[in-house]
Amino acid sequence: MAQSERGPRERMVFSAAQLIRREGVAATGMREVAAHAGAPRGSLQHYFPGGKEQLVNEAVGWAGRYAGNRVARFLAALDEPTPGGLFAEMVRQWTDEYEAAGFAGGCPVAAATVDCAESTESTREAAAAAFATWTGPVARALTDMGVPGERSGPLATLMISALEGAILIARAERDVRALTTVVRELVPVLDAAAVKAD
Amino acid sequence: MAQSERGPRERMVFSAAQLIRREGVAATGMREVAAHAGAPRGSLQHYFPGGKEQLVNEAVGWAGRYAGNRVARFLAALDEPTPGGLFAEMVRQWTDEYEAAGFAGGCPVAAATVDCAESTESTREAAAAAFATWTGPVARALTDMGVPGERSGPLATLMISALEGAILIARAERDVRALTTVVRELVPVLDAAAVKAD
DNA sequence: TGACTACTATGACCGCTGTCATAGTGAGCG
DNA sequence: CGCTCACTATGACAGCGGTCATAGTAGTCA
Repeated sequence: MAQSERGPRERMVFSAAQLIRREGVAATGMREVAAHAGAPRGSLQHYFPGGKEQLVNEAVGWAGRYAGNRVARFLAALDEPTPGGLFAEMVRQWTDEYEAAGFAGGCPVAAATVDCAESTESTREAAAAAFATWTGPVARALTDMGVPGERSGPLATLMISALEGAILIARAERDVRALTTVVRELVPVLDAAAVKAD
Repeated sequence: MAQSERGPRERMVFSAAQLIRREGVAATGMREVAAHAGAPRGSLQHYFPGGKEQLVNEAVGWAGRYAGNRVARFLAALDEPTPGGLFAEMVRQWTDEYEAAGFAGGCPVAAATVDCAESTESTREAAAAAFATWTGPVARALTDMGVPGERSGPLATLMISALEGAILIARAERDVRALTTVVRELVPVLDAAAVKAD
């Protein structure tokens, strides 16, 4: 996850996502990103001539791709894949992090949405795209598990909505309670949506 | 909702919440709050000697109380109150606003959580308290509608999580789709949790 | 009248931020 | 050697942010 042997450009995007996760977009400085990435300050204007806006947008895109790619890995971890099982894995990534490392970070896409949706159109679009590249794999996985095609998309949206909201509440409360709650309540609902093919 | 005949102090708290909703905490300036409230700049240090931190915390508290109080009003608007009906009303407040006035604003409590959870402990606590004063009335309403006591709290958390997440997605996409989706998917689930007392 | 209090009015300060300008390094290569 | 190109290094700048200091006004109470 924290591969430090990437190019400096990639490291800066990654660091930006990390810092945005913790402090939000506005409170994350360019110099701070460079320092966190162990990259020279001069590289910022070289790799990101579009300035902070470009860097933030790429960080958001990175986060969306990361979340989308995780879906396949979650599925692989389940010996009997079900919609509820997938959701539980998605949430577990967060409970694990919070219990192991504290409640420092939230979802960078959420942070970008809150801070930039109204002020920076391109970042808003990047956030929407990130949600899409996250929802897509989830919906496809649901279909593969036997969820009727027309319900996969809506259920994927429900899963991600509940997860994002629970992340917010968990960070505010410094307690994973909200995360475990949405899992407990939603898992049976999700599993019931899969066509019984036993 | 936008009573301009309050004291200047109250107007500033209200304005702070409005601006935080749109731009986030970090991007909201003190001078901007005063201007938006039509209040003199000098009043800031008089009414809020604790500075921005105090103002933000009060705005978050105000938002929590506002959300909590709305619950009773939503219930009154339903001639046959059901859990799903309450949730639909809660979400409808947002779809109505977005369709009428655009996607400018999100939830101020979410914004405070994203921007301050890690940096400003007191604001994090204020956000947690706001979520609590919102969840409380919802859970009580569920119990009154026949939801078993031990499930009211979890279901209230689920409702608010899904709503908060859907608000994020809706703002990013500039589309109420996510909001209408969570309503459609969750209403039957919520109604099924109420004990049939016909 | 004379405090005393509540509130308003400004101007200044300092720190920080994103961005730009300019110059420097150093490898690759002909 | 000299040229090019990718990258690095700094310093400056202009703007804005929250906060403080100081002074002013207005109403009230004794």
